[in-house]
Amino acid sequence: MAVARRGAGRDGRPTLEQVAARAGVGRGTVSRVINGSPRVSDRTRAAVEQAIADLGYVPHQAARALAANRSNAIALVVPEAEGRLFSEPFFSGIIRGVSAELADTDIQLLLTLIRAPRERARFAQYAASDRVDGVLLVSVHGDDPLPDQLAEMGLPVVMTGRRSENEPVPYVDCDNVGGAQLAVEHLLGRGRSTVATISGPSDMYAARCRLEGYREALRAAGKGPDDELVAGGDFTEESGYAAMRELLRRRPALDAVFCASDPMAMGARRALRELGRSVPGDVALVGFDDSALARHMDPPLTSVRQPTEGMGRAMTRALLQLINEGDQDRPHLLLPTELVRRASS
Amino acid sequence: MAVARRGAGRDGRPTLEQVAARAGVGRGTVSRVINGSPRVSDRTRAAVEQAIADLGYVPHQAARALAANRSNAIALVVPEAEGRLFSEPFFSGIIRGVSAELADTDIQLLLTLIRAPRERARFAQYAASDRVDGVLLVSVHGDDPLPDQLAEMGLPVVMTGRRSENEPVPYVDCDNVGGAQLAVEHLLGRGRSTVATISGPSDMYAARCRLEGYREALRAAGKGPDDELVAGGDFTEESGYAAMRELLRRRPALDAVFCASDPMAMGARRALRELGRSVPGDVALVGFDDSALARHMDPPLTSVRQPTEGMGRAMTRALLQLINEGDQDRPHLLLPTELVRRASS
DNA sequence: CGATGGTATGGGAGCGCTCCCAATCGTGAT
DNA sequence: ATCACGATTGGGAGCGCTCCCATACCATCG
Repeated sequence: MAVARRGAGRDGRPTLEQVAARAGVGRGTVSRVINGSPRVSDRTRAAVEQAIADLGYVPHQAARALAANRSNAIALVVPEAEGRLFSEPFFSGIIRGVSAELADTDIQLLLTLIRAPRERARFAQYAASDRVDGVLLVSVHGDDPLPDQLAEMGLPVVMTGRRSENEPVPYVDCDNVGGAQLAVEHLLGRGRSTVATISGPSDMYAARCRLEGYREALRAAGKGPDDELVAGGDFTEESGYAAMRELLRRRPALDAVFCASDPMAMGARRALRELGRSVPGDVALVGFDDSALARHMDPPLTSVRQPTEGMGRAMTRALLQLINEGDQDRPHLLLPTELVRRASS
Repeated sequence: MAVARRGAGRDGRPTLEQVAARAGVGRGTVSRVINGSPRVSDRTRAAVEQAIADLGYVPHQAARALAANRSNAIALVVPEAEGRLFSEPFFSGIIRGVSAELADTDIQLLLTLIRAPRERARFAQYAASDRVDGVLLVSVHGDDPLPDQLAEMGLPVVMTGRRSENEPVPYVDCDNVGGAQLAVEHLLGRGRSTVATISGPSDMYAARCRLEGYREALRAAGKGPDDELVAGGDFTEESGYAAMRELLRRRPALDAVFCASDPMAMGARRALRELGRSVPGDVALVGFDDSALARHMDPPLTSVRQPTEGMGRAMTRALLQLINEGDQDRPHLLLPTELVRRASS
């Protein structure tokens, strides 16, 4: 190394060594200050901090990562199928939450969209090779093996949502059962007597939970189960439309419908309008997710809101804890949902 | 170093050195193979590739970054104010485009939401300190100094949208002028004679472009400028509502409105309904952005679509080129917009 | 047949940082 | 005054990789 450049970073930025020289201490001491070690005297710490400020020193990430064997980065993995759903407030909220929680750490957020299945394998290998300290998994499907793969590789993982009743992998979920109950109780509270539901695909745990919440609320109100009031959908608008027509065929007198997703509520409304039913006059409607759609429907749709930003924050906190303290206890968090009341009910 | 661990990574993963040993070559040769150098004989290359496959070797990012002085990562920076707009298809598209373009490189995507102004400064310093090879900037405001700061630091930067007519920083934008023209031509083509517009905030370049496109289309159709047909909004629904009322007050006989944003079109439609005008019977409506809103409006809204995914790809390609080839030529790309026809016009 | 010029290849020297051990310096106890 | 011991501190040894120089080899040329 040329003597002239001694201690200077390749692109002119100061290095730890330069800071040490300026503060009149050794490299180790500067490193201790940077990493907040208590084993530094106040005098020395102040001198080092001054030198850091003077030089505008910023630690070199890659060097730290290499030496300390941790990357200071976590990945947020989103299946591409859901990439489109990015437009939903769900992802927006999650990302904001994650980002907020990361804001005063020096941890980076890596965003990874996974498209083809083969990219999953690639990602697993990739993630495990020292590139990230942990992984946040969004909207995992019931049969997705990725969470387990990563967990087996010893990589800390937290997901949003569960794949089933007893999910082994740490997760943060919203209280789908409670949310559905909230919706149905609200409908009953408004004097509706015949509350139907359009449920989501039964291979999705969240959909099953919402249906369970619906049933539970009716049971609590002393109403027996009535399968004629349950129509299955797949969360899409089209399925909501079809389900609504089916429900009206079966029970023309129903006066309220809890839809397990906003798009299905949208479809239901279309069907209701076509069949001459007014909302909320004849039939009250409640959706789930409180998407942009809900706010702009006519009439605006009452909907169950998930605390998406809070979920993002919670996931991140949980992941950081797993990273720092190992997985003695695998967090399973359930965050409360909230009913946003609008004109449709 | 303990002899037993010679050549093995700290967490048991194979290192370049192990691969070299297995393939019976030197470190340099393996490195050359990995980096696609042509200076390797076919025989040797095959042997090395075999060893890599056998061992499941994956290069250690941090080590590469440190040694090669580049991070193999780019940052996508989103001002938090727009964080909420994440829910719009715009970001969704951009992210998908960026991600797609990055898919077969080994470059990471770092997502950074910037909230407070002080975070901007922090990010600038941060970005410049060897952590990212380049920056993608989304929806920059007219007076935002960040792009220039980064550019001055010698960091490759590409943004979406321009801040003004002659933007010095490389950018990818959609053809706002052309999109507006498309919309107005469409309206005229449908036999509308009195086409008004609700424009966006005049301190946003994109808004000015859309207004210019509107004027240009009318001029091309032989219609003189008529300021009474132009009402100002700020892209929000409320402003669209107010502007629509104002327009109807001025020119009760207008039969078409080009709105510079979908939410404004939403507001306009509300005003029209309140005043007893039907859409598209009495007044045809066209929006801009083709958001989820547009698809679900009643009637569904004709809207100008930006090629968001294409913009994401283009930005990424441009940035990678800047990174690899320096900024001899600063790319200024304009991508075409498209009119999505629906029932509102 | 030695000189010349490529082409492949090996491996030393770092990149900037963390870890950790050894050295130094008090300070209170003996 | 001597000794033990904890608190600070300095700096060697790497982390896994890329760069680049030196070496080895081979074919061509005068």
